[in-house]
Amino acid sequence: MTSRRRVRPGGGFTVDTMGAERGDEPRSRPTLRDVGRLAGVTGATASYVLNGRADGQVSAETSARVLRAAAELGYRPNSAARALRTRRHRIVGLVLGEVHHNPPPIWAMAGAHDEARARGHSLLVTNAIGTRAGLRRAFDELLDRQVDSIVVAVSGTRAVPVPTPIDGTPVVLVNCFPTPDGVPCVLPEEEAGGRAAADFVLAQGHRRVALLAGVASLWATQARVRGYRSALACAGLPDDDGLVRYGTYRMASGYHLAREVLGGSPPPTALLCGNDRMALGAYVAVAEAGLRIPDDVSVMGYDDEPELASEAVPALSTVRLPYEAMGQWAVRQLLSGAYDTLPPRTLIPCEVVPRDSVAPPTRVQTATR
Amino acid sequence: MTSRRRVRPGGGFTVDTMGAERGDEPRSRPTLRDVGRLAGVTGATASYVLNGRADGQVSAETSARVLRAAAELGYRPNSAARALRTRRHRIVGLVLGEVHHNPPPIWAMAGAHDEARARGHSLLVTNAIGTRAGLRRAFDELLDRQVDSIVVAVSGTRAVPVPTPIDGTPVVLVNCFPTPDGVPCVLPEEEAGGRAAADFVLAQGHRRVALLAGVASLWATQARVRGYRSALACAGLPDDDGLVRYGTYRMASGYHLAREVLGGSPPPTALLCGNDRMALGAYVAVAEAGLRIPDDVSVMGYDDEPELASEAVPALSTVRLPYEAMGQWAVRQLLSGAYDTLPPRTLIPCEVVPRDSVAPPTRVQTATR
DNA sequence: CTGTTAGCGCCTTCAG
DNA sequence: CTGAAGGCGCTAACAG
Repeated sequence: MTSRRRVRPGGGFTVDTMGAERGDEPRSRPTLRDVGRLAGVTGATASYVLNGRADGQVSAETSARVLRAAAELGYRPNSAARALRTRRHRIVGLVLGEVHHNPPPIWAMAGAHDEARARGHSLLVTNAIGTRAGLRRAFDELLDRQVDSIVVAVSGTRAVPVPTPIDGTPVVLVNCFPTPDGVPCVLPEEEAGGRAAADFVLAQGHRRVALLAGVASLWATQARVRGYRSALACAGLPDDDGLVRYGTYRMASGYHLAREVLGGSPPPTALLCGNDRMALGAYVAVAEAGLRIPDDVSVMGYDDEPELASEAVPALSTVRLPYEAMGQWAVRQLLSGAYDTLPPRTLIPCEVVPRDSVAPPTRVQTATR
Repeated sequence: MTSRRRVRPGGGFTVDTMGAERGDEPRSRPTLRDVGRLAGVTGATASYVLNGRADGQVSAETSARVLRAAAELGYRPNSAARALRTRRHRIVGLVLGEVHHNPPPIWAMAGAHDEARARGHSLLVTNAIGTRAGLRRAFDELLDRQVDSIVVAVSGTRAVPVPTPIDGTPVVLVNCFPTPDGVPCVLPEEEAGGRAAADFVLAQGHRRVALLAGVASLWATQARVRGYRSALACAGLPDDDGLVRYGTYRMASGYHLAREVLGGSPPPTALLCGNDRMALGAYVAVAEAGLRIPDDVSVMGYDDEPELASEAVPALSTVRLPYEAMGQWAVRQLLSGAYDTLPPRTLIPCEVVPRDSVAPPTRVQTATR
């Protein structure tokens, strides 16, 4: 076996068949070489054809033969070999915040998935517990797999400590921003969203509208509250602090806050909730108070959770958080080569989704407890 | 080395450039050879050490040097090269039912992810629209990537047409069963679950318990109803058809069914709902009827949706569907080598999660509408 | 227009 | 105990 001195100068031509022939393995997948053999050409030629790089290189009938052979054999390119050779794995890595509890990142995943697939990439998903170490682990897993790019999606808009180093792998953050700065992110235009919610209700004629906000310390919460206040101000309404309450973004919180606020006098005629779940809590409180939605009180949600807002009774008017769009956007930037020119922050608008829970105030409404 | 055309004969070391360089490649990753070089050994030796196969093969200090070198360089094995060589990609593919609308598969994903990671595998996720062609596409994507195994998770327990061929890749179905038979699946023990829910309420002393079931045609629905009926029968209660209603598994359905049933006379003292969302709908109907939970009516959910059941007001007693456990189980079977001996169907129990929405009936309850 | 060849980075006998 | 060598399946440069 001395032959394998690569090429002996002077050229002996010892095809070193061995490898391929001694096969007898159960039945390994057909390789490019197998396709070529069946079509009477080399593996290389088969590669050209199968990769569409055959224009004017390979004759039409040869191409056809190759294609037929590939189909017959059920040929599937070996992704590892291809990745090894091209240095592109065609995989985008997705880091999710705690999956079990938070639906939002899932919608971002849906968007990211569709965009990735459309561009011939696959999605490698990993779950990260909210700690810095958890994130590091998630990134390491992805980096070990040599994903070409990384998307991070969490639910509550917040600062995320992006691990370094990341081996030059491009990263985009969805619904969160990096600390320290350095990687681009997409965020919902929360302030405009809060403002849109308030405007929507104001436009129906409401004048006493309460804001049952979420967790006070969060960036998103504050932005929405700013939007709300600016809408009130523009409408020439007083800034009544009694009408703004902070909660936890959970159903129970919506329930309790709604009770409180409905007990005031005069009670508000519209409730703007921090998210859809709080709105659902408010639904129960309103019903318990003997009031009807939207006849006696209008209720507005936030998020537009699929299968939740649209199916409440009455269907919940809300503001759609563009998670899916953000996920899609992130992957598109990553794969389109636009990455290097991305601004530090990109804002995506939130649209009001009008449904049945908001209507004009009918008369002077009184809370009959 | 005279061969390589691009290498100038006699020449020193003109790295081949083109392919690699044109990528402007700033700094390619360190390879096993680099690690070896830095440690003063060959790549092969470094491989031994780094893969723990160095026992008695490589001296302790050599090992230490290698380890140090690897750390210093931030060495990460190239997964493609490894996969190519070992023919194991260490990836499990996950096919999800429509992600946007259905939370359940997500919990299965969480379980699958954790188990996979614990075994050094990664999760490649793909979304499949519910059609046969959609499934085929999803499988093809996974097969193209040469995942080592596949898990399919959908939300409504139903028959799934598993695409063939699958190149010998092992497949496990979560929360659904295959048509035609042939691949193993895991299902929740729905009948026992339905029975447990009824028993739980019966044990509190309820005698008129209504079942607000989901979609009548579904396997899971029917199994749960069977469980319910058997519980009633065992308790010596009549099988009153007026107390079983079918709906859609949506909130609105729970709301309307609850209204109907609450208007009957005498009204039931307990409501068993097809899922948590229907229970939430029932919450509103109950409140509107001027009744309180659990004082006047007990309500029981099904699923134990994270962040939903536990946060309702009052917290919803329910039956936990073991999605996460099923996802985990599936991956474990796939990766533990037990696959070949799996029975066609495996059932995982559903546990009652007692919370605050169920209590003993207090007195003769009257529905005051 | 088609075939040959040399690796991508890794693992694994096989020699020394 | 260590090093050399070959090849996994594919692509890209080149030769005929």
